[in-house]
Formats: sequence, C-alpha cells, structure tokens
Amino acid sequence: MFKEALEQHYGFLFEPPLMEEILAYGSLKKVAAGQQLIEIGELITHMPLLLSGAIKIMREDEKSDELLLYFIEKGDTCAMSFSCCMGGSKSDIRAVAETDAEIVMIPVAQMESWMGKYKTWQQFVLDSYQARMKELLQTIDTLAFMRMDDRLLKHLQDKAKVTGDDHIHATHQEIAYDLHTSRVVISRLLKKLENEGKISMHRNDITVIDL
DNA sequence: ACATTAAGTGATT
DNA sequence: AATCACTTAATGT
Repeated sequence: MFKEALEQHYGFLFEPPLMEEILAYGSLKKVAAGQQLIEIGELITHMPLLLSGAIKIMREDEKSDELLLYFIEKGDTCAMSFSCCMGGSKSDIRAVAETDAEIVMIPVAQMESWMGKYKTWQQFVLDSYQARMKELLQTIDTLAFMRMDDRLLKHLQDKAKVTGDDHIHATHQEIAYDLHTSRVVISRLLKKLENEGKISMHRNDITVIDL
C-alpha cells in the first residue's frame, strides 16, 4: 500500500477524512524512467498525485518537435489535468517520467466531488495551479528573450534538482530536444559553461557544479 | 580492426 | 541561433 508515502507528502495538507478517501479511491501506479504517461489528444480519466520521482511535461508541434514546459515533483500534481478533467476534454500535453516514479491516480469523478467537500483539497488545487502558472511564465520569459545559455543552465539545474543528483545522464542531443534547439548549439553552450566552471562533462554525463 | 554513436569546430545564413 | 559539413573521440562487436 501507499499509505505511509502518502502521509509523508500530503498528510500535513489534507485532513484525515480526505486522506481516507484518497486511500479508498486512489490507485498506486509505478512507472519507470522514460515511460510515457499521457499522450497529446488522450482523454484524461485520472488525476495524478506524485509520491516520488519526477515527471516532465512537454508540448509538441505539427512536426512532432518537442518542447519541455516544466517538471512535476513529489507533492505536486499536474495542474493541466484539472482543466482537462473538469471539461472531460483531451490532454494538450504529453507527460513522460523523468525518473522512476510512484503516482497515486485519482478518478476524475472523485476529485470533482472533493472540490466542494474539502477546503484543503480546493486550496491544494488552487495552489498547484498557481505554482504551475508561475513556472510557465518563467519558461515563456526565457523563450521570448531567446537567451539560450540561461535557458540551458536553468534546465540543467532543474534537472539536477528534480532527480536529486548533480550528475545528469543525458546526451547533448537529448538536451537539445528538451529545449527545442539543435545539438550543435547545446554542445557549444555546454562548452562555455564548462569554461566558466559551472559544469563539468564527460560522455553521457554532465555534472552541475553551480547549483 | 571496423562500425556506430557522441561530441567538437569552422563556416555560412 | 540554426544548419551544414566535417573531424575527433569514445564505445560496442
């Protein structure tokens, strides 16, 4: 069961009756790193509560080019899923497990009734919505002003934070994919960051020093 | 030793 | 900042 982990990350947020309901209606889902959770256009039937690990949320264009929007960590939920759940509509985003993760899946029907029933739930939804909105604005800022070097460093720091490891196991190509740019640009900027002493790199491994 | 994949570089748009 | 063309380095078979 997932009772202990749930209490550890959400116990201070939700009152006992709500915790009971989460235990009753939620189901635990374990995913491996790299596994896709939600594809664009897929119908949302459940809402995720992260217990451990991290999920990355991506957007995709017509040419199937990807762009990373933000990460979700333990104690978070996917704010995007609220709007989708409520309207019974389809997902606008893709969710991929960044690390191995444990997630409690809540059926949409339940979470809707909790909105009216539990004040703490309502607050939780509102808070995470706000947090996600803030992160989105941040990514928009860096996008709009096209400061790729800052964007790259932020991405590396986020990734290190989210995985709880300052060693990042990724190729330049994969990073380029996340930031929607070319591998050559990433290689050059990484070189620059290395010269500035902010990171060190080896094949398939980047160590973030400046956290 | 050879093929494959990741990373580095210079030039061009 | 993106793309091309090419080199160099690391890894796998």
